[in-house]
Amino acid sequence: MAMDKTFDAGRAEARIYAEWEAGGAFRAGANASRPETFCIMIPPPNVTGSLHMGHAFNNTLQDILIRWHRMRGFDTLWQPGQDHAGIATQMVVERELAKAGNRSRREMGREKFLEKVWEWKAQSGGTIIGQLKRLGASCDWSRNAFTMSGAPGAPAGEQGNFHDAVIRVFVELYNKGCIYRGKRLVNWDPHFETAISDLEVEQIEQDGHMWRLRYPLAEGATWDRPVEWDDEGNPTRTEPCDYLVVATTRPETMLGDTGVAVHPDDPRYRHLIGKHVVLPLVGRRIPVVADDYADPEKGTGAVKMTPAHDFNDWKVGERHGLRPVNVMTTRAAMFLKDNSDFLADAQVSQEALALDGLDRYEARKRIVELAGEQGWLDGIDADRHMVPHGDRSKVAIEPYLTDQWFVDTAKIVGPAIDAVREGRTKILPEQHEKVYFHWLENIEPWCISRQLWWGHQIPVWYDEDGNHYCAATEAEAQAMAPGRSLTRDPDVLDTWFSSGLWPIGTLGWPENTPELQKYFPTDVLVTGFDIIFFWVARMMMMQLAVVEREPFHTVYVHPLVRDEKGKKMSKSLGNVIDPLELIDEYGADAVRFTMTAMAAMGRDLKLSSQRVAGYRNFGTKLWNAARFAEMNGVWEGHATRAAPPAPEATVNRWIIGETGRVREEVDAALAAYRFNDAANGLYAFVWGKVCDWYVEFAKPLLADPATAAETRATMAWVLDQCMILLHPIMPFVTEELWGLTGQRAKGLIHADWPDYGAELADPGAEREMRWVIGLIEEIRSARAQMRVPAGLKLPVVGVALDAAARAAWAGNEALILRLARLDGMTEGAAPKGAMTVAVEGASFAIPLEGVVDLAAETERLERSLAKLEKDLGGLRGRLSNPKFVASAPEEIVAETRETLERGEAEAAKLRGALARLAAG
RNA sequence: GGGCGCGUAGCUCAGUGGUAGAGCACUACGUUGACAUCGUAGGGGUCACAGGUUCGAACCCUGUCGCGCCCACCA
Repeated sequence: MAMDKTFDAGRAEARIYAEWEAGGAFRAGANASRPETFCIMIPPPNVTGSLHMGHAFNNTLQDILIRWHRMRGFDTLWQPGQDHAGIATQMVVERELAKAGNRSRREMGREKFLEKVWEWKAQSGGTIIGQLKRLGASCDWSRNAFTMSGAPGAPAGEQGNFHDAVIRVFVELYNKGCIYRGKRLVNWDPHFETAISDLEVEQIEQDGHMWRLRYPLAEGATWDRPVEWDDEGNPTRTEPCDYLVVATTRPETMLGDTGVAVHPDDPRYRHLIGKHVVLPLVGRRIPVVADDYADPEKGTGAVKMTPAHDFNDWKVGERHGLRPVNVMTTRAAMFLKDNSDFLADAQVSQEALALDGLDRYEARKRIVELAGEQGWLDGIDADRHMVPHGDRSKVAIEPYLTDQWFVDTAKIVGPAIDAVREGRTKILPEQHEKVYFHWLENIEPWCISRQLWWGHQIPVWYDEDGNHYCAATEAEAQAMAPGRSLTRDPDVLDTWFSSGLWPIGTLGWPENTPELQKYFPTDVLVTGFDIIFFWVARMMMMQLAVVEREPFHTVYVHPLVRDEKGKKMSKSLGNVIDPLELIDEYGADAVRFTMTAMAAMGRDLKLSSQRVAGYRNFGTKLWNAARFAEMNGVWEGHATRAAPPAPEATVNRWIIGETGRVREEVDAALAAYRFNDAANGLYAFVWGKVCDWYVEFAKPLLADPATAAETRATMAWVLDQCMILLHPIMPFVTEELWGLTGQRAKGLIHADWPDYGAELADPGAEREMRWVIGLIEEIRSARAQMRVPAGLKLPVVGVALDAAARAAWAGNEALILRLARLDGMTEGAAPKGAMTVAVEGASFAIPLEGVVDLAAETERLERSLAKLEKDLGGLRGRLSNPKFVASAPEEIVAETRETLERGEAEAAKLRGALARLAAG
């Protein structure tokens, strides 16, 4: 076996992954004999989705937790799957169909269209699975779930029956009175022609206009309208006015106005309360009502009320008995001709208005035109304001009055709040708990019906009289309504209603499956903050409502991956970094390690490819350490061993202790979800300790027959530990090395996670190594400062060594000579023209006369001395402060004292060296 | 309007009371048999600003400035 110079990630990753899969490494139950279980539910990506950075990050963290627990012997399940993503998928498939020149969804009909969606799913729904595999995600793919599995029309091969669980929950919640049907104002998406929930609305700031309209006062009423103002905007002159002025950004809604609101204390209008205005065009007499909602500061202080097309107006309307009058159809066009609500009041002929059937924006123009012509347009102001948009369709949504199904969230929210408040479920970082509480404590009813086709059809049937029957099947519904002719509600459920059941649904509920018993409640949910409301809160509410248990004990909310400049990655900005391209270029391990190292809790991470390159080099570094070992016969006859060897050489004892330390560090970091600490700790250990020092120290030891064998054993063990500890973060390169470097009973993915710790530390060895490393660093530093040619070996004179220093030197002479590039030591007085370096309990003089520029060195020493003196001054000041000595913890005081003593000794040596240099 | 977070080296960021850290970038030297995807050494920071608490503050409190995000807001 001869190892290649580097790890060829591009070639090896697919092979390694295939081996894991073929060996059933990801299967739940692989550790079935163990009592502890560990389960993570993947946040199911949209079946339309492809892997973006957010997924890559999110799934890397999950995979780390999963691999870590698997190696620790937990019976581990990482449940994968995809979400059917109602609107998103319907949109994608419609677009695809249009591209292929097919008939539209409507022409095609529901059944045929759904067939097409399933076809599409079969064809390209697995894309993201392949991409997750490239990342190294060790999900149990044999259990892959889908939120629409088992739905009518699902192809035979589709495993699972998520549909039944969803329907069953709907029926249960309905029967408990937690789901109801109601005619309410909803966010209507005119593009998809469906209701959407509050959460699916996003506010976008847009330039627009504010139109001021005049509504004539009835009963001969007037008010004093200001016509002149002073510099501060206070009115200086008023004139009696026989109309009210209302301002609106949507003038077309005026046809549905059924009131005008003013503030009860507004002196301008107080006398008008209870009087009426006559709505232009329609002639409807509508009341002036007093309501705190009307803000005297805004607009004209009088605000038109359109309860059927505005959420605030709806509330005001309820308080004052203002009737909602719908003036738009589902397509957001005017419909007046057949609108009985509207016709009841209309006193103008529809033809004269010429509004019927107009799109809302056309209608807006027409209304403004009419207002101008008829003299009730008071003015137009430019206005920039927020306009609600459908988050998928990107069109302005229209509040619209329809019959919809709602979850009465107020009834099921309590346990979800309590679970977090009482710590049964923890949200990390904690700051997110506040947001969670705030949302849940102010929760609104959840509109769950969607006028779409792709989704779980609502299990409700209507009879001829409009009575409804909720049941799991049509037969059951029919049994509830004997002899009546039933039609099923055509609407489907909000996608999030089904994904809200992801934890129990994927585990086979309502059957009490072994998986459900074993893995539920699951352990940790790893997710981004953007779906805390959409998904996390709903899972909490729904699991608690249905099975009365929290779905997970921890929610780890990870930060957002942004681009190098800190901008959110988005297609429209064109700043999207494709994780697959990064994987192609640097390998999955490098991408994973980068994200892990940057995953500090609660802070967004800015990703740059340069950083990824750096961590790719880290993998190479480990690879080369193993390669060095191979060249030195370290792996010959090596077999996995759990316990560390018991070597005699200081260096070997030292590195074993360091390994124990890093293992504890990694475990503590992962247990606290401090992924970055785990990654950075390992990086510092592998590169900074093992490669920089241990491998270098090992070179002379391997050459010496007295220490070669134990050094080979130690190095093999230490490198094994590096592979094991790094495996959760860098699974591919470590697995490859594992296979190349010894007799292995099982793959690294199954290797036993170590449980040694600080007890491996050997204080004597550590002290000695600290001394040796300190000395070498001092000498190197001095050599570099003095520009001693790197190839030139120098002698060194030990000056006044104490016994410990002499012993440390004697025990490590070969190491020191080699790494400090010295050619031998004598003891005695420092010669003239020598530079002195100080380490604990010893000082060494390096004769430099004739070798280098002594004047420059003098300068350096003086600088060091000055800096040292400054630091020492601070320390002396602190120690001479009685309050510090009295109130600081003892160990801090002791530490300060030691630091001062060491510093003073060093300063003395520097002074000595300076004196000698001056003499020379 | 309400809430949350951030401001530390040129850049990206760690660091939750005890003399400021990493990676990258930069400078100098170096191909010494694991690694140039490398090694050694070095320069570089009044921790946004102002107050306060404390023996001691990057860290805790108050305020100011700057940046980001979430929620609400279609008069």
